[in-house]
Amino acid sequence: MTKARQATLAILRDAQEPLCAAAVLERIGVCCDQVTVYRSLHFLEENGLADSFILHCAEHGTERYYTAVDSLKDGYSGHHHWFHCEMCHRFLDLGDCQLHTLVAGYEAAHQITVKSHTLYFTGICADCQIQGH
Amino acid sequence: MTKARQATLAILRDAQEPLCAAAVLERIGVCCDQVTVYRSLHFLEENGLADSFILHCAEHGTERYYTAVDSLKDGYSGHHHWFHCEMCHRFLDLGDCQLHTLVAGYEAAHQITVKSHTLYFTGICADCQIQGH
DNA sequence: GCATGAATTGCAAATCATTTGCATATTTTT
DNA sequence: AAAAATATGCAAATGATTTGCAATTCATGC
Ligand SMILES: [Mn+2]
Ligand SMILES: [Mn+2]
Ligand SMILES: [Zn+2]
Ligand SMILES: [Zn+2]
Repeated sequence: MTKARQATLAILRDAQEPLCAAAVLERIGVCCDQVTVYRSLHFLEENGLADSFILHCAEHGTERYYTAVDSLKDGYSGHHHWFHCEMCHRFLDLGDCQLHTLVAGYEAAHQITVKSHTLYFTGICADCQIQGH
Repeated sequence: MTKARQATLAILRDAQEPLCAAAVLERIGVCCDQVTVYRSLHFLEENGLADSFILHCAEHGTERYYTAVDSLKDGYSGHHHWFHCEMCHRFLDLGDCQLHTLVAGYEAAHQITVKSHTLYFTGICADCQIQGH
């Protein structure tokens, strides 16, 4: 793990929400170049240290968001799913993946091997609901 | 519904799998311009006639894939989820959305309103599994 | 049918997140 | 330390998608 990769991973771990490359860049300062951040994010994901999903929202366009993968504990997959508020654009952590049974069912029913899945939710968060608008 | 929009919707309905804009263009012929296809796809999605998700695969890069939404029947959400084979790049229809209970749980637990979700799976399909490689 | 304002389309050009080429710098191996 | 392998920085390219704008088509009332 080079300095750039460690710094990138640390930023993902500290963040309370998925970050796009631009957000990582904001936080990484002069440590390294933009391209290195992209390459570090790839590296982290390829090595199982980060997860990503691509989300399109009207305000921010299409961007890939990264999270650090939790260290694996009993019964936990290590990867979370997220809710994105269309109003305040914050992410809410919905906790560890709950799709194990569903995935197993699909694998059995279709004789496929599911290696990964992407799941996220969008809507209105509790705060924005109260504020009405 | 203009001619271009109808043609676009017909193509999505005929397809046995999610199509990216480029795939729709291939099939739509001289009927209309590329930009009109993009705009038609937006229109269809905004009006609840199509669904989309963004998928990144090494071979084809990042693209948005569209499907026609089923007409709603009892107990069916109208939108399906899909499995994408990393090897042959085909999509497999996993059927109607099974996340209702999960979504309701999240809404109750976090006082959020979930308006939509994105879910798809990737891995190796039955055919590619047999062929080994 | 025809006038009129609204919505849609085509074409060219712009956007913008992400990727790539390549020379330099850093790390690892022998 | 030299050689080989890997990572980085910078500039330029990529490519799906979007936008501006003028021309066309559509809708609606007369
Ligand atoms: Mn957003
Ligand atoms: Mn593919
Ligand atoms: Zn919110
Ligand atoms: Zn396959």
